[in-house]
Amino acid sequence: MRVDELITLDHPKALEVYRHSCAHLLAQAVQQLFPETKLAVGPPIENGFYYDFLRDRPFTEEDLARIERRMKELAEQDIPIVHKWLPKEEVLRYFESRGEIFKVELIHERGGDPVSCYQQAEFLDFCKGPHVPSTGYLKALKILSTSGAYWRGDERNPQLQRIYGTCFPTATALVEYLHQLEEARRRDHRRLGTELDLFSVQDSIGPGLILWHPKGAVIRRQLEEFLYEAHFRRGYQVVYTPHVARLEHWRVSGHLDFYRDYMFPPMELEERVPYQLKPMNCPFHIVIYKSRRRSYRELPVRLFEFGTVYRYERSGVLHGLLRVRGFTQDDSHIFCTQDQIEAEILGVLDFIREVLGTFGFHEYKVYLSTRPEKFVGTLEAWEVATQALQQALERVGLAYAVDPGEGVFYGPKIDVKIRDAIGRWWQCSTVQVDFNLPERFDLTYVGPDGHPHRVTMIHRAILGSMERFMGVLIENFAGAFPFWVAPVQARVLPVSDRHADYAVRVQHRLFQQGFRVEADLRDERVSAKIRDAELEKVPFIFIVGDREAAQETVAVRVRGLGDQGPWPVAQIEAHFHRLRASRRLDLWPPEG
RNA sequence: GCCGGCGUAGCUCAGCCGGUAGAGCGGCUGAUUCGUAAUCAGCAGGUCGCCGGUUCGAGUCCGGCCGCCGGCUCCA
Repeated sequence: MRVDELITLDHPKALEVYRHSCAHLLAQAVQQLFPETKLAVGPPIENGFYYDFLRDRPFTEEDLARIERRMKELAEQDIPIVHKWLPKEEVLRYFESRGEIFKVELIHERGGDPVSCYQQAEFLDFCKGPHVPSTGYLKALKILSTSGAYWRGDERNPQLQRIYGTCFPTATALVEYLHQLEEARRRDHRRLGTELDLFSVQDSIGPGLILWHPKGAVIRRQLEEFLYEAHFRRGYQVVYTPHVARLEHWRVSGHLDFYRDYMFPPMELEERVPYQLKPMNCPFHIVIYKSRRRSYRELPVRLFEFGTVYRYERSGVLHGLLRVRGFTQDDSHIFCTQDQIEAEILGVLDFIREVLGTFGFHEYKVYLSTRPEKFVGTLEAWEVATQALQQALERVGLAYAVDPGEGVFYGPKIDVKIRDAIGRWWQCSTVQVDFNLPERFDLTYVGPDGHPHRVTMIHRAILGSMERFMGVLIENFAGAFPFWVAPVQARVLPVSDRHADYAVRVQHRLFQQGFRVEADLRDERVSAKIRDAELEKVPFIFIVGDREAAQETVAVRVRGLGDQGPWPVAQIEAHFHRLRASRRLDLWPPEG
């Protein structure tokens, strides 16, 4: 965007400009109402904007209400927003005289001479723009929340008061956005977790530690069975490993030096040899690989485990299932030769596509994370490993962005984010190439020449963490799970007591074939039972009365579709078998 | 960890300026035997997150701790 470019409302960047101007409006209002406040920065963000302020007291609810009112008044006054090129000296003197230390710092750092500034009435800000021509353009705006934020995002710097807001060109667009927020709240996995009785987190157990209730455990088991089966088909071997290992092992792996901040403290046993709860599974798979000599003929060796790890996460970052302290990874380590790396990465990328596609996730964002500041190994090894990942991505034609310095300490990685039903992105899969742990643990295979060669490791997880993925699933489906994962797949509702026997017969018939079917024999009206089953998002409701009992049918009610009329139990049974086997996401109709 | 808000029955929440706790849902019991989103009635259920302080008296005020929520920073 050039400053002098004409930007109309249909321009892709229009909303950004609009919100940026709204951030200025916020700052103007704040400085009018609270003149002692100093300005930091105020950019547009994905769904709105924020502005950071330095102030000794935080903003209260009433403050925010006043600020919003003032913003609307200023918008109504339709104050022209004027772009100015001012001499650097003059601008610096201006901000210095006002004690605007952050502005002065910013101008020194990135201001040219003359300096680009924007002015609306008495309010002047250092800014490259562009902006809307006047405050009157800013129609539908709303202050949303406040928070603390560090100057330049560094927690060693002073903490500022951030005010978040959003704005749209029309009131309807704003209302629509607020509805979206409402929709996200409705799908919140923490809320649904309680409502559907899937899991809990309890004070007595500890923050970030998940208890899976029976219904949540059913879902998890379906995922596990699916993944075990899929791994088996792709030549992986399942292993199980302990949750703790001698601390010394973590010293060799480098975790003690490079990952200590994320580990639970070591524990000392009677013989005074310290043990460490595991933050990762790789050091265990490594020793399984190393337990005997390996020939090049058996590579690649692909070890897979639902490995539960524990990481110390700072209390403020915990969030339901999405950020926890104990979680289970669908973790695998592939041990292969250098020549096999590319094929293995391609295989993993294909595997990711298959697994995530099964849940209906087809849109991805891919990131290549490169060497971080603290790392083990040589620069050459990092270079080769990064190349390998990059080549694989280019080979399959996946668009990706580079995330500099975001790799793990032992290697670079590919991260995959998926888009959910309401457009949010979640990090799940990860693929990492590692030349370093094989070195540290002296992992070799015997080549055709009869000599030992260094093996290469690929770390990968597809769902990432069972906890996080299930949180994403809950939100994605809003608790209305596909047939194959639904905790209760069908519920049979007798119309009155005398149909209870038939209801139980239907239930048993399906239950015997491994379907999760319940009969609701409570002394309630049918409509009450329907309501309860609907609220629990049970995919199929079968209502049985005199007509159904006489004809060996059930009156089918499908989640989201309503009454589908009578169907022979035999046909329902066949439909269920097909639904389960195909892991189809829709429920109806039975054909295809 | 940091900033702000919050913590009352299983869940959602009410409780004014301090006077000793309430609703709806859920649970239990009884009546009702009912055809596509809530049948009626009765009953039970709370050391008001924990510890300390102020006060004649604390769910209410103050302090500390624990936890949760929105962010910051960070991540599977």
